[in-house]
Amino acid sequence: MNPDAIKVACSNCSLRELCMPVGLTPDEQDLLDELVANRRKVKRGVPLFSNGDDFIALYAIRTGFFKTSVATEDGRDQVTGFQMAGEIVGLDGIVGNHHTCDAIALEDAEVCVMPYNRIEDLSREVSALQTHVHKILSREIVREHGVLLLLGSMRAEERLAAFLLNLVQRLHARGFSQSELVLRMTREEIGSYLGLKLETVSRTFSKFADDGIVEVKQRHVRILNTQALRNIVNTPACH
Amino acid sequence: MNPDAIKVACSNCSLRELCMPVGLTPDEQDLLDELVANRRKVKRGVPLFSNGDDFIALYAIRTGFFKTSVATEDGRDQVTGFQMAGEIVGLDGIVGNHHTCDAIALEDAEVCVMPYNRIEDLSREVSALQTHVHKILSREIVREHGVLLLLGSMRAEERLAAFLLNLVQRLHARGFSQSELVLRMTREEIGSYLGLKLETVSRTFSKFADDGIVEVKQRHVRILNTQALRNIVNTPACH
DNA sequence: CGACACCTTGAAGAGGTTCAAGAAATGTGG
DNA sequence: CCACATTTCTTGAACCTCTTCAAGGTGTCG
Repeated sequence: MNPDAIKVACSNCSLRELCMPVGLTPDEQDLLDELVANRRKVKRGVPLFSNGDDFIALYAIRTGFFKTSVATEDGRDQVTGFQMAGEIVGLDGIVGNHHTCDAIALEDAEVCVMPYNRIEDLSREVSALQTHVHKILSREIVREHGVLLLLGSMRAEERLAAFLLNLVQRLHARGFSQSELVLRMTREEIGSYLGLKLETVSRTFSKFADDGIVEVKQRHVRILNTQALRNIVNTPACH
Repeated sequence: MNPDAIKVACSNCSLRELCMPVGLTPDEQDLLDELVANRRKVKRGVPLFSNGDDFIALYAIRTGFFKTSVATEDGRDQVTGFQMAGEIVGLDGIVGNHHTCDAIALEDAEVCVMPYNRIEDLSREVSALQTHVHKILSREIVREHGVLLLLGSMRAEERLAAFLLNLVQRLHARGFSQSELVLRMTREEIGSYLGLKLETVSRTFSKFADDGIVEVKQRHVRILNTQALRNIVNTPACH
């Protein structure tokens, strides 16, 4: 028996409140339990989808950790985000019916496959889902605004501080520590996301460690002084 | 008689194909003619909406030119985009029911006000509108991916070249010249958008002019060699 | 016509990159 | 389970791009 064929129902899922609208009637809940077609496992390093792939579904991350990235013709690429449990990927595919970025698992992962035509059909019946889909799309736009601000106006230390605060805040919302985290991505991937070279990321980590703000041991990071990180983000320049 | 009260109908609007779904039945077209509540004029320098404003509508630009920008607590701000006729602004407001950026007219402008609750209601009836709204949101996400790539991995000359090519391409799609344009924004606003200082923008314009790629006279720009601009964008570094 | 905003250009300086080497962790195959 | 190859990370030193500071020029609007 294929484990992917096991009936999946959002109503029983612990991540429901991250992925799905809340306050549904039982009837609506039954309808939405038809939304997820199946689950799909993605091994570390493997793309969930790639630039150019046909767009057929959005994916809700159940477990694991992804990065999304876009590329130029001449081979440079830019990490556009890191996604964790409860977050939705694939939104880039709606406009042109094919994906325009890569989504790659940074650790073994499992996603819920939500075929886009089901989303459209159910959205017309369940207005809470319609609103929810709009909000997910809008949230991604607002998130990217934040990244633009980071890339356009912050210096290296501010970028890394903002990155750490954002990660730990999202992890905390999922029940993890407020002060300790394990990075699932390399220095190079962090650098790509933050518009820095990997050496700069490494140096900035070392500086934070020297200043007693964090403890860094490879990918294990412990935040010793959250307020100091916040101050770094809110301080335009040193002089 | 208040000119704002004149009945507006998308079916007669020359920008219809930029704002609205195509291939509607006459019945659907009639329904969608109820979408725009009214039009609103916005004087140069005046915000269409501001960070913190209640979100009530999306706006389709009829005439004029806007910038959108986000701000940090400590007063820095970042231009997130420039919008022209046929483009939709206000998408940032959906997720939290209030706007998180400013949209400011860079020249006297007029917009069509599309109350969000009407959009939701009509989207459930007219599936072409539903798809269209999703595509508009997704398009904005993909657009921002491009800006992330620009900010994260390009040098000053590449950024400005990409900016000019993008602007002229969008203007051309609206019937303007492929090679000539009038910038509606200051060097500082361009710089904010591109993650550069205004002096760098000015110097880079001068360099392009020296190289015979463009003619620049204040805000009037004539592109003399489009291919050279394309080559600049696709050349990672000089060595 | 005068005040103000905007743009250009120069020179010095800083932040981040590049290049390079070595150390630490991770994975692989015997 | 260990030896070895590979990837990842750290650190130093020189360099370069962009910024900062400054001054003067140009255009625009009341």
